[in-house]
Formats: sequence, structure tokens, C-alpha cells
Amino acid sequence: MNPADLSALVLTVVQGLVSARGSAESVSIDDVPLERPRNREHGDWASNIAMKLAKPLGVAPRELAKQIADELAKLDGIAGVDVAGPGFINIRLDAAAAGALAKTIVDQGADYGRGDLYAGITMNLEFVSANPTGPLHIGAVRWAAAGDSLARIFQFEGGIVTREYYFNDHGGQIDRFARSLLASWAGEPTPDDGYAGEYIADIAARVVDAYPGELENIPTRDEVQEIFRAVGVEFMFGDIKKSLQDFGVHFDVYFHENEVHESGAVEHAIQRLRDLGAIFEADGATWFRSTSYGDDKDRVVIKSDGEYGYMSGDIAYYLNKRERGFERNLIMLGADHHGYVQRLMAMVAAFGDKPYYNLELLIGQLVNLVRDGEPLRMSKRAGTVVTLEDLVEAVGVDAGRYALVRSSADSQIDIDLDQWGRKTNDNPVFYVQYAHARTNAVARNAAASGVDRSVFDASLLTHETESSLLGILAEFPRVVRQAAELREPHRVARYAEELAGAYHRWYDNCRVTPLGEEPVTDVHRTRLWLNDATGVVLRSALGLLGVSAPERM
RNA sequence: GCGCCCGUAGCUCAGCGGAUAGAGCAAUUGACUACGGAUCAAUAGGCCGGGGGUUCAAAUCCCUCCGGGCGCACCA
Repeated sequence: MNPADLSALVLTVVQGLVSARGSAESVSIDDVPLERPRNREHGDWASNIAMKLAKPLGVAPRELAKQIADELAKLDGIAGVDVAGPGFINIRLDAAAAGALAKTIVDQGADYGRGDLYAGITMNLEFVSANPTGPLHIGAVRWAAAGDSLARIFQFEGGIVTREYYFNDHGGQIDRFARSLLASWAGEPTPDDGYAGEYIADIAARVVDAYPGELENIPTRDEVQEIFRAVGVEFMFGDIKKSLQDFGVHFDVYFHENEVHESGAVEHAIQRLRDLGAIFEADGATWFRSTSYGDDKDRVVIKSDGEYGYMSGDIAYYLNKRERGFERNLIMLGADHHGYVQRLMAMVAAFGDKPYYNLELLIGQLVNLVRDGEPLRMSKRAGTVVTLEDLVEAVGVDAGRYALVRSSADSQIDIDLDQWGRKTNDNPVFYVQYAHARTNAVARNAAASGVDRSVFDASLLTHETESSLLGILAEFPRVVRQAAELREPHRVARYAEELAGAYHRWYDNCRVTPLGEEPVTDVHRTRLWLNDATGVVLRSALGLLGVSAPERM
């Protein structure tokens, strides 16, 4: 029996009692979530429904709880029901009902835990989106790991997901990049507003290699700079794509900002807003009246010099996504972009769409890398940029990804490179991966000792570590769904650690293979199902995080 | 000044209304002739930043103050 089944049973009982009392109070399945009590002595599952309904029904909570408990106790698969504290209903399942899950999980394999929260919904996840002026710095990388994980979680919940990267190779930032390359080539100091760092010299050298002996013969400096811009950007962007690929992050669409400009999408989008009455002219510029939709100031879309303002691109890009058919659009940004939320939501509302539904902005707080107790400081001027490569070099891809998704994006985090670089048990990712490898080792040993899955008798899973492990396995679907709803992939990581811990404790207490000359029994065979079920869920959880699940370590 | 995020064990962080607030690391002590000790067991460590409020019940929701981070362009 899984928690959903049990919830349904409790609901039936509660509805029966409510109508028997002649109350009009309506109770739905969402009102009776079951929880795992922290203290195992409180049973396998607990419900607080009696305390919630006591007031509307005008009954004492404990009395109502007792009535519900008495009805529940009569049902099959329930070993006992107690009322505790202010009115908790604590339910103990019999071993067979609880243990059946092990077989269910093995039978369903990688599909166990899959949900339908976003079944058939088209979702566009935009993240990283760094302009190609330098290697990916650590701030952009947080969402590379967390965004990709979120994409996997949405897909697990049935979503039709597109991972998208938006980039721009024109404008002020790119000009500074091109001038920096040019200066490096010419042996001049880095321009005051330029980019420093070894990569500039490296890219400049590669551009020169691509045009051997030619740059010197180009008459104007502007023309040379244009070559550095066009070719340098290409190299830089190639490097970025490669490091993302090496990090296990693959984008379905690389969307170029020029696309919205050249296609006339910007004019199209502004015209749409104009038709909707959200555009006005003032001071020689064209404005979006975003204050009518909750923004704190109006925004320029066409500057007085006739150029498009920054926001015009965002407006056109959003409309483009909608016209490409995406129902839900998520953009993941760093903490320094939180000021964009209001104006973009105003735009969504102006188009007649639903803010926070058709468009969501996820803001991730800063990440610091720490070594020897000291944060690695970034300075663009000094050219000390902490990059994705630095992270991967220090701790590897698995630990790097895991460290980035393990905490809520709402929190600033410090990643201790010394700790995460260690291949020992003070590294959480190894703790989880080792548990997975151990399930495989146990399965291999079982096969060698003649233990197979020919028999499954759930009533034999009676040890307290077995009921604890089963309880955690049962929660996987709910954890994934919650991670999806809240856009919080770190929940999956924390769950994986909890599951790994429960598995290690079970391993310590319950043997799958017989000792010495002992005969193979159905207990061993049934435990193998539980072992394999744990392996399945650990693999799924690690997969959702984009971390490998090794069979041996 | 206005806005967003954060403040929980020595450190890094979980805990989006429930029972005695958790994990990993660090500290102390145990368990290997037992499916991999990359493990497990145990001890110690907390006015959950302060103060008010809502509730049967608050680390969690609301208000306020304090502290830290990040933003508030006809720049991108």
C-alpha cells in the first residue's frame, strides 16, 4: 500500500463520518496528506485531519480522531491505529502492505515516481544566457546545474521541455570585448572598460591564427576590430558551449538576439502593445506604460536617438516564445537581475497573459567558491574570474553539479573546494553515489550466492530499518512533484541523501546474501527486491540531478 | 529612500502551520576473520537574529526592528 492509497482510504472514512454527522463540510484528497512521523514510534504514517476538522464540525479533536481511528483499524493492511497528542492519528501498516512497494518499484523501474503534473504542457526554460565576452563565471553556472536539473524534473512530471540559451553578440559589452582583443593583439594595455584575463590573449591569438599574416594589411583599425569581434565571439561562444557540454548541460535552442531584430519581431511586439494602448511617446522616445501593470516606472522601448531600448528585445523575445507555442516560460537569472521581475510581469499582463504563470523569473542568489577558508574573489578588472572550468577542475563534474543543486537557489552558498574535491565520506555526493554502487555490489554478490528474485513475500520485511527504508522509498513521487511545483531541485538531492542513509543502515542490519553455510531463504530473496528497489530510486534521483550513478566506485 | 533574497549547532546547509528542530563536516568514543569501513552505532553541541501579532498548534504566516548580500538608466 502506498501513501496515495492510504490517503484515499482515510478520505473515505472521514467523508463517511462527516456525512453521518449531517455536516455540509466537504473534504477532498488534498485535505488528508499523510506525513511520515519523525519519531518512528508514532507509526508509519500520521494524519492531522482530525485537528483540522474539529472546529468546523464542532467536535473535540481527540474525540474525532478516535472515531476515525476506530474505522481505519477495521481495514485490511492496517496493523494498528492510535490517537496521540492533540489529535494526531498514527497509522501502522502491516508488513505485507508496506513491503509490497519494493516489488512495485522494481517492476516499474525508471518509471517509478514519474508524475503527470505537467503532462502535455510545453515549457521553455531559459538559463545561463551569458553573452560571449568571457568564460562562464561561477554565477552563471549555478543555473546551469539547477536549471538543467529542473528541466529533468519537469520532464519526469510529463512536461514537454525546451532548454534555451539566449545570447547577444552586439552592443556595448561585445564592443569592449572586441577592443580588448584588439589591444591585446596590438600589444597595448587593456582598455579601462575592457576585459582582462589570460583568455583575452588566448582568444586574440586564435583569431590571428585564423588569419595568418593578414591582419597587418587591413587598412583601418575599425575593420580589424570588426574581425576580432566576429571571429573572437565565435571562438568564445564555442568555448562556452563546450564547457557546458562537458558539464552535462545541453541546450535545445541557442537563440540569437538578432533574430528578434532582423525578423521584425521587435516592431511586431511594440505594435501589439500599441494596439493594446500600452505605448506612449514622450521626450522624443517611445515608452511602455508599465506602471499601468504594477511596475514602478515606465520603460523606454525606443530611445530618442531611434535605437531600440534594452527592454524592447525582451518584449519581442517573450512574444516570440509565446508564438512558438510555449505555455510556460521560465527565465533563470542571478540576484543582480531581480529588478527585472516587475517590468517583465507588467509586460506579460499588458499582453493579456497571466503573470507568474505564462512567465516566471527564478532568481538565484550568489555562489562563492571557498578555498582554505578564503572566498575566491572575482574581479573583472584584474581578470580574476572564477569559472566553470575552475569548479570542474577542482572537484569534477558530479561533485560540482551536486554542490550547486544541493541548496535552495534562494540562499547564497559557499562551496568549499577542499571539501567537495575530496573522494571521501565528507563529500555528500560520494555518500549517495556509494549507496548506489553498494546496491549493485549487493546484487552482484546475491547472484553469486544463488539469491534471486524468484520469490517475493512482503510480510518478511519486518526489521525496523526495512520499514523505515520502505517509507522513504514511498515518498519519492511526492518529493519529485514538490520539487517541480516549487522549482526547487535541491529537494531531490536532500531526499537522495536521506534515502542513502536509510539504505546504509538497512545494509548494516539486514543481510541479502546468507552467511557462510546458511541456506538461501525467501527472506534473502525478498530482501533482494528491496535492495534493487533502492538502487532504482537512487539512480532516478541522481539522474534528475544530472549526476552519474556509478555501478562501482 | 524603495525593492528582492538571506539570518537555524563551531562550519556548510535542510526543514513553505504540527509531536522531543534535523543532515553532513568538525569534536569525543565505539564496531572490520560479516554482502565494499567511501559504512554503521553512540556522545556532545540550539533563547531557530530581537520584539509583537494570527492560530488548538509558529523556525515556518503577518507586522516591526537589527544584521548581511544584491539591485533600483533613454547601459546591455
